[in-house]
Order: sequence, then C-alpha cells, then structure tokens
Amino acid sequence: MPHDLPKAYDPGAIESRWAEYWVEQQLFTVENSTHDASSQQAFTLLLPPPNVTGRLHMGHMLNHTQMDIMVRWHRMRGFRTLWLPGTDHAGIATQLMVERQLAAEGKNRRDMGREAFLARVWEWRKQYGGAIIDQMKRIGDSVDWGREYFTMDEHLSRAVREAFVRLYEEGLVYRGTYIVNWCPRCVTAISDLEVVHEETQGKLWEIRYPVVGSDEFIIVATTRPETMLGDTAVAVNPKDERYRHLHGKSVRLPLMNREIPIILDELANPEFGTGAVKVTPAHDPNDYEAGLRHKLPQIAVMNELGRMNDQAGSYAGLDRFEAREKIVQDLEEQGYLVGIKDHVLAIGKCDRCKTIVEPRISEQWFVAVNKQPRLGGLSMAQAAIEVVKNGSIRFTPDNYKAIYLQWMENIHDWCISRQLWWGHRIPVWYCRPCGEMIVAKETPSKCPKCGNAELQQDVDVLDTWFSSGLLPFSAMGWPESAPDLQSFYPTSLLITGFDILFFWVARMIMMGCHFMNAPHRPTSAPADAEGQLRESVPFRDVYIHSLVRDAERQKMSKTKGNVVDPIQVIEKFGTDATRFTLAAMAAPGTDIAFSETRTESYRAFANKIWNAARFLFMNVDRSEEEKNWSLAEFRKVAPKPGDAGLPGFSTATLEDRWILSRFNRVAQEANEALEQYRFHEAAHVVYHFFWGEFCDWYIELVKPRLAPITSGERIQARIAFENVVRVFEASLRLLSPFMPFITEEIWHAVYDGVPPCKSIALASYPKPDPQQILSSDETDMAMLQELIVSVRNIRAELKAEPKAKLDIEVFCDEHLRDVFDRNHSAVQRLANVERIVFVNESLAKVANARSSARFDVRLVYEQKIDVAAERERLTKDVERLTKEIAKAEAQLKNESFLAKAPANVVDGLRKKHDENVLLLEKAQAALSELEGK
RNA sequence: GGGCGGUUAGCUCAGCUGGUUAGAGCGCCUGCCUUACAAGCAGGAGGUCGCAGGUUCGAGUCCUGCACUGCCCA
Repeated sequence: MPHDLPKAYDPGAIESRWAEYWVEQQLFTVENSTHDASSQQAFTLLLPPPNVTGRLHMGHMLNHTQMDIMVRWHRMRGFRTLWLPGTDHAGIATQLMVERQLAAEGKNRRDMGREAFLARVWEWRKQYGGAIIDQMKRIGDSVDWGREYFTMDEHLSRAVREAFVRLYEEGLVYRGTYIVNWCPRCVTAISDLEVVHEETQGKLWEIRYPVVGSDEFIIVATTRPETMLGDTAVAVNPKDERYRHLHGKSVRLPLMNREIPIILDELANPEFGTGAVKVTPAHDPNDYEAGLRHKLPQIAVMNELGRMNDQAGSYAGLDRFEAREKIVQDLEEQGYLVGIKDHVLAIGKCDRCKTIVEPRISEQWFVAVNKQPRLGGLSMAQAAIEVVKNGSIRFTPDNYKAIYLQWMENIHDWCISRQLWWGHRIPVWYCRPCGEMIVAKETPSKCPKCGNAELQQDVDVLDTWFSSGLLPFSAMGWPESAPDLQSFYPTSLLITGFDILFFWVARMIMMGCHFMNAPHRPTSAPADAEGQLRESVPFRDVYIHSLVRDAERQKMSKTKGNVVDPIQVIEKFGTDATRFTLAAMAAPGTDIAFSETRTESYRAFANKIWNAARFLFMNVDRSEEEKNWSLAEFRKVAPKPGDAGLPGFSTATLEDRWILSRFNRVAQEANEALEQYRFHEAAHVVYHFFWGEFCDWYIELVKPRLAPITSGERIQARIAFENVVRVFEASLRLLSPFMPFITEEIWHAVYDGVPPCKSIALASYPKPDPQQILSSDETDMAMLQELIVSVRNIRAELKAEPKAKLDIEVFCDEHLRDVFDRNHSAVQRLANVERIVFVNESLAKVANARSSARFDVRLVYEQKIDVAAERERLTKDVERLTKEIAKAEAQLKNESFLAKAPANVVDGLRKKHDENVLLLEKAQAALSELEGK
C-alpha cells in the first residue's frame, strides 16, 4: 500500500486483489500430516454445502459472514482451524436445470437415455457448477480450498454406498410398498419434509352414494372428487348411531357402478360433516392405513404423471384436474351431487416445484429411524434425542432445542429413494432369473444365489439429504480411518438456517451418532458407551442464524421481486461494509431487516478506518523525512503471538493510559461476545471503540504530539508514534474477522510491506491483559471529556463564534484540578479555549455555566444567554432530579431494600443520590439567578 | 388443533442471569469545508418499553391473562 492514499476508500480497488491472494497462497489450508503431533486445539466447521446450481443470496451472505468471523477469530486465537468447503449435487434441482436446458433444445432425458443424460449433467456442472464457489472466493471466505469436495465425488459416493449397506445389514434400511408423497411433475417420491403445506381456499363436494338394496343414500364429502373413482369402501364410525342400521351393507359407487362395502372405522369422525367418509386406499395416506386394516383393494386411478389411468373408466387419459371438473359435472347431471361448500384446506405441494403432491402407492426404500439396530443399541432417533438432551450438542438460540426434540420425538420413517437419475444410485441389484436381491458396496458380477450374471441395478437414486447427512465424516474420509477424521471430528460448530434444521441438521445428528459410534467408528473413541455417544456427534454447537428480510421486513422472494442480491450490495458498498452490516444486525434469534442505509453507514466506517490510516501515514511519512521515527521502529515493538494487551505500551499521558485501558477492555468484550455468538455485540464494541474512542478522542489528543518542534518534543513524538501505531495495528486485528479486506490492506502498509506473517488473518487476535485495565484513568478521562463537551455545549447554546477562542472558569476538587491542569492544552484545542481559570467557589449560580456532579464550568462570554431556553433546560433538569431524588430517598429509607439489596447497589444508589442532591441545588440556584431576567 | 417467537425513539433493531439517568444506526434540528475523513466534525431534540393484573425491597427484564402479529408442525 503506497502511503499517498486516495481520499475516499474504494473497496473495489483492493478486494479482488486480496481475495485472489488468500486463495493463491493457500493460507487457509491446514496441514495434517501424521508427523504433525500438534497439541493445538482444533476448531472445525463444515460449510453447509451450497447447491451446485446455486447463486449466492442474502441468506448465504449472512451465514458465510458469521462462519468466516468465527473461523477467522479462532484461527487468529491459535486454534488449528479447518473450514471445510464443498458443493452439493442437489438431485432434483440439478436434474430440473439440465432437463430445462434439454427442453430448450427440443430433447428430453428419456430419449437420450440414462448414461447420456448423466454425462450431460456432469458437463453442466463443469460449466456452471463453479459459480457459487467463485462467489465464495470473492467474498473472502477463509475456507480450506485444498479440501474442497463435491458430494458426487468418488470417495463420497463410496461413503454413501457404505452407509446404505451397513444400515441395510442392521435392518435399518428396508424396501416396501407404501403410500408416499409423489410429485407428478418431478415424477418422483419425496419425503414428508419436502412437502410444504399451503393453506388454500378450496371446495368440499358432497356426494351421495346409494345404499345397495335400499333407497337410502350415504352422503360423503371430499376435497378431491377425482379420487372417488378409486374408492373401495365408505367408512362410518362404529359409535355413530346414525349409521347403525347400515352396518354390513354396501353402497354403489356412482360413475363406476361398483359395489363397495360400508366399513366401521375410527377414520370416520362423527363430528365432521355427515360422519361418513369415502375410502380411497391408493390415494390417501389415512385411507391407505384404513384399507390395510380392512383388507380393502387398492385401486390406483392415476399414473405417475397425475393423469387418470385405465382404472378410471371413461376418464382415462385426463389430467387429474380436468378429470375433477368432468366428474363433478357428471355427478351433478346424474343427480349424485348434493352440494358444494367453501372449505379452507392445507394443500401439500412439492417443495421444489410447487406442484400439488399426489399420494401414491409405490415401492420405495426407507430408513427405519425408530428401530433398534440388529446388533442392539439405540434407534437412530433415540440417539439423536439423547445427545441433544444430555447437552452433547447445544443449540443457539436454545429455543431450537425444543423445536428439534419435538420433531425428533414424532419422526416417521424416512423415504430415501427418488425416481431420479442424478444422484447416488441405490446399491442394490436384482437377479433377473432368480429374483434375488443383492445389497452390496461394489457392483456384483454374478448372483450369489444362482450364479447368473444377469443383474439389474435398482433404477432409483438416494435422497440428496441421505448423502449430505453423512458429510461431517464422509467429507473427512470416512469410512477409512483418515487422519482428518482423527484430528477434526466431531466438528466444533455448525452455522445454518432454521429451514434445514430437520432436512439436514437432524439427519446429520442421526447419521453421525450412528456411524461415528461403535462399531462403525474407524478411529479411536472412549471405551464406555456414554462417552462413545458423546463423541459420536457431528458437531458440538449449532448456531441457527436468522432470516434476512428486506427493509420492510418482508420475506425475500423471487415472485415478490424484493430479492436483494448480495453481490450488487457488495459492488456498491464493498464486501467489508456488507459483512459488517450483517454482523452488526445479527442478534441471535432475531430476523434481519436488511436495509442499504445501514450498509451505507458501515461503508462510512470503512472509510473512517481508511482515513485514520491516511492520517497516520501522512504523519509517519513526514516524521521519516525528519528522520525522527519510522515504521521500522514499530516493527521492533510489534506484537508477538500470545501477547496479552500491549506489553510495554508507554503510559506517560492520561490519553495513553486511557486508550490502553479501553483497548484491553474492548478486546475482552469482543472476545466474550464472540464466545457466545453475539455477533452484533462484538461488532458494536469494536465499531464504537475504533470510531468513538480511537478516532474521536485518542487521535485528536495525540495529534499535537506527532508534530514536534523542539528536540524534547521529538523524543515525545517517537513515543506518541509508537503508541498510536501500536493501538492502530491492534485495532486492525480486532476488526479483521469482521472486515478482512480493508484490515488486510492497511495492516500490510503498517508493516511497510514487511509483515511478520503472510496475512493479518494469521496474526493474533487481541487478548486482554487485566493489568492494563486502568479504571481510575478511565474515570479521569471521562471527566476531561465531560469538561470539553460541556464547554462545546455552552458555546453552541450561546451561539458563540465557532472560531473565537474564549476563556473558561472551572470549579472542582483538587484531583480534577490536577487532571484538567495537566491536560489543559487538550481542553484549549478541543473546546477552542484561550485560558482556563480555576476558581474556588461554585459557579452554579452564574450565567453561562454548566454543572456536573464533580465540577462547574463557565464560559466567559459577553453574549447574553437565551433566558427562556436556559430556563427551560434548567427546569427540565430540576424536574428530573427531583423525581430521581424522591425515588432514591424512598428507597434508601426502605428497610427491606437496605437489608436485601446487594451492598454495591445500595452504595451506588447512595452515591448517585448525593450527586443528584448536589446537582439539584446547583440547578435551582442557577434557575433562581434567572429570575427577573 | 399443537408448538415456538415478537410488540422498546419517526424507521430498523439491541438491552445477556431483575439493580443507579433504557442504548445504537439511520432519519430529524442547529452550527461548522477546524489541511485524516462532508462517506466528515461539533452540539441537540426524541421513548408513560402493546394492555391489565401479579411476584419482588426493586420489573423493559420473571409469572398470569388479554390484544395484535410472525413462524414451524399436523
């Protein structure tokens, strides 16, 4: 960084340069050779792998900002830090993308065949799949690029097969014919979680079914009349007296002219509608169960595309919604339609494409999450409940613990097969001649039963979440006993959004606690079962980040068109400002209403840092010319790893002791806040320290010392330079996890291009030294600040000429007199004061004065005060103080307060009260002086 | 229907285990181009903490009810 800097900070000019540098230099690649017997504590974080189809959105930006802050902070504190990146093959999403591309070319996957299609997907991935990775590099994510993975990589696919086969062998994976959620557009089964329920205004059609051998009817109601074609019964509640006489009878199904029984089942709720329900076992999960109970036939009337099949009589070939209309019309014409009512219902839609889900009977693979493994031990769900209950995994904010447990305690078996081509193909083969099913990690060459080689692999692939559930260990080399697994598992932290709490977080916990526990764990583990379970967890902490909304608190959505593109925000304000905005707004558990005005103000902050650097370099350059002090001097006292505070910092002046103390306190507060994932608090304390204390006060106070005239001053100047540059450099490290780019740029310049390590990201994070927290100096400084602010305040109110140097009179105790006297030049310069005259009597009653608890100050100025304004101000003070005093007196007379409140609270109140009494006297005196004016 | 949140300044939000005068950013008002920064500096105004009870020496903070509001699950 040359020292003649442009006046305003331009992030665009430096960010891409550092982003590239970090990647090229492989700064964040962690060595893990077997020789490295490092005793360093590890900090591991798995990046939630973005979909390979994805583009960086605001949620990512928040997530990545928080992860990068945690990762950089740990790395700077000396942890052996691994942030493991990768991308997810995203079965449905990617297949959709490529199919869309094919459609544009007038092709489709079925015509081209599975192999050619997959080749095309890989091609697509090669061409477009790196987009989000490039974006991550651009925003400076300090991930270990040397370990980047893709979930379809060979070693990860091997892990998936391994997991499937082991679960199968333990009896935890099974195949069966069940009714599942089916998306007719994606033409695949989807899990319960992939169905989103949307409350919709729909209709309830009431249809009458004639009772056979009678002129009676049973009226049933349905929201999906087209399914009636597959009805195989009508159910009434056994307790429902209204239908007692129809027990054992049957009805004639309209339109189909099929006789179906009236069954007795709890499925029918006597309270709802007529109390009778139609039963369609092939098209409704509840009816499916009822059908099994009563051994009813299952008549599927639709095909996999949601069109009516040849079981649908004359409706065959119609789309399910066309059929609905036609059926309703026919029912009406034939006199079966009793009525149509408005009805609000929750319609299940495919999470991916929003098509209305159609329950469908099919053969699928499931994970039996509630079943005990063949060799004993806890079921996957039980283990996943236990580790959260016993605190092996902690949630922040902790209310997610209850949400998680509630879900896990009610979990159903997980349908893991998908009728897709893109994904991990199920490692199961069927022998054509003998029908044997072979479940194997490696492709079998012949049937073990009949020896025939005519084997056909299961055509389906696994749910993408099945493979991503394994990532915390599969990405580290499982099932091999890989060194990474030994060093970095369990990971320390997971930061992710609540939307994938069940999809991913819960499944990682199930998978981790299963496979990283005995007997599956390939690396060493504690001997006892409890310890093993504790160490099997995929992560110890889960931080659930908030939702980023737009400035109006609306959820961002493409349809609403209110999506904020983080890259555009970055281009406008810089990555650092964008990151800082998100960090500063990220209070745990609260949604973020993202607004550019906030980012604008953090761009101003970056500019402030930049200009502080400009100021320092300007002075350093001049000082170098004068051969008094140079950055080489700084390098001699530059911080060493492990330093607490700023060792050897000169404490000659009040401002030096004050800034040293403040720095240490802020370092402590920032560390504590980050420890608890209180990003906003950490951001706020470093922001306020840098701007409100270092720039506004310390630099202002130190300015004159940097421009020496006499030889004695030249020595003092060197001390001042050393101090200010040291605090500045340390502040950069304090800020670096939040604003990695600007701090990197300036940090290199502070070392004049000869930094002690390749990056600020590898330097140490500031650590407080309790010895350097100097409370009494902080108090003295606060008094000095208050004096200066009081004078400025009086000047403003009197509308004193800004440039006029005026005299002030001060009344205070000996100690403060000493403090003010020693720092008189600061008062003179910062409050534009000519002379400070200390007086021996209170100034409370005189004009142009201000009182504080510990001093009075008066501006010597001829201008008459604004009596009305002054009276208003004082009256307000009197009112406030009177109230305060009354409250405090009541409290101090209260025996039980004195007895029960802690001593420091009582003392504090007493002290405050005494001050207030003094202030009130002063205010009243001043007010009475105004009388008659 | 079950569960989890939220309601604090004009706006967007902090306020951790109850404790002295409830904070920030933006916006607003006043004055300054003071050679680091007008993306700046200095000063200022602005809140009966949704409502009603209760616990407590003490409640924005804990409890109960109510109102409004958001989300998740079925």
